Amino acid sequence: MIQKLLDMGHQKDRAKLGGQALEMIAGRFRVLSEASRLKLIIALEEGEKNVSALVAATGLTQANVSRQLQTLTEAGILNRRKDGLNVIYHIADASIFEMCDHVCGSLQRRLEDQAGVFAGRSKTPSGK
Amino acid sequence: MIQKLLDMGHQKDRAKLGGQALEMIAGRFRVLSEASRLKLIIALEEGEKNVSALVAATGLTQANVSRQLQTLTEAGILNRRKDGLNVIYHIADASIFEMCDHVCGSLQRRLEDQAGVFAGRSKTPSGK
DNA sequence: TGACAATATTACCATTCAATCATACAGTCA
DNA sequence: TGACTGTATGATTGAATGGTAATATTGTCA
Repeated sequence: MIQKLLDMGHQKDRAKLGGQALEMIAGRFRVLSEASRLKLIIALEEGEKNVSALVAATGLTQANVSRQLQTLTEAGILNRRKDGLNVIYHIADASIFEMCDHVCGSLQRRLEDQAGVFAGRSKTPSGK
Repeated sequence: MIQKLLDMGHQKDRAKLGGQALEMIAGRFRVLSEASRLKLIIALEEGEKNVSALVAATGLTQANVSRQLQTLTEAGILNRRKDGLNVIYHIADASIFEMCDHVCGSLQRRLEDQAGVFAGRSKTPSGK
C-alpha cells in the first residue's frame, strides 16, 4: 500500500490516480479548508510559536488551538517540539504557502472577472 | 467588500489577510476536499464532457455528479455550456492541476520520509 | 511535597454536507 | 401532441467534525 501511494508522485497521468491517492489528496485539501487552521499556519509563518502565543495571535480558545494544531501536525504540515512546559510548533511543510498564494491568485482572477462583468467589460463570459 | 477581497491578491503580507479573505481561501480548499469532485476534475482534464460521460467516467450516480458539478461551477473551477439536451462541462481554472501536483509532491515527500524512518535512515526526525 | 502554569484530552452539542431516491424540468423527435 | 433522453432539484438521512467547557496531564518551582 505504501508503494501504491508512493507511485502517486511518479504518476505522469493524473487520470490514473487511484482511489486511495485521491482520498489522500482530498484529505490534504480538507485540512486546509478551515479558516481557523489557516490562521494558525499564517501565524507561524513569521516564526515558531508555543500554544499560548498562538492563542494570543489568533484569538481562538486554547482548547480549539490545541485541537487544530493536532490536526495540522498529523497532516505533516506542522512539527512540534517540547521546551519545558511549552510546546513549540513550527511549519514543517513550507509548500503550504505556495498553495495559499495559488488560491489567492485564482480567487483574485475570478473576482476581477466578476467585477469586469459589472463594469460592462466582461472578458470571460461565464457560460450561464 | 469586493474591494477588500480584491486587496487580497495584492497583499504582500499573508498575516494581514482578513477574516473574509481567509474564509474564501478555506472555501476554495473545501471544494477540493472531496474525492468525488477531484475525480470529476481529473476526468475533465482530457477534454470537455457532458454529464452522462462524466457519470460513466467516474462511476458516480447521475444525481451526485450533477450536485458536485454545481459546486465546482459555483466555485469558478468549471464552466458549463448547453448543447441541445446535453450540458457540457469544462475546466475554467486550469491552475487547479498545479495545486493537485503541489499536494502530490508534498504527500510524496512526506511518505518517503516516513518510509525512511522504517528503513532506519530517517533524515527528518519528526520531533515526536 | 503542594501550588501553579502550559498543554492535551474527553464528552458533548450543533452544524455541515455527501450521498441517495424520487421527481421535476428541458429539449428532441416521432 | 406524447414518449423519451439528459440533467437538475427537492427532501431526507447518516456521518463527520468544529467549537466549547470541564477536566486531565505534564512539567516547574518554592
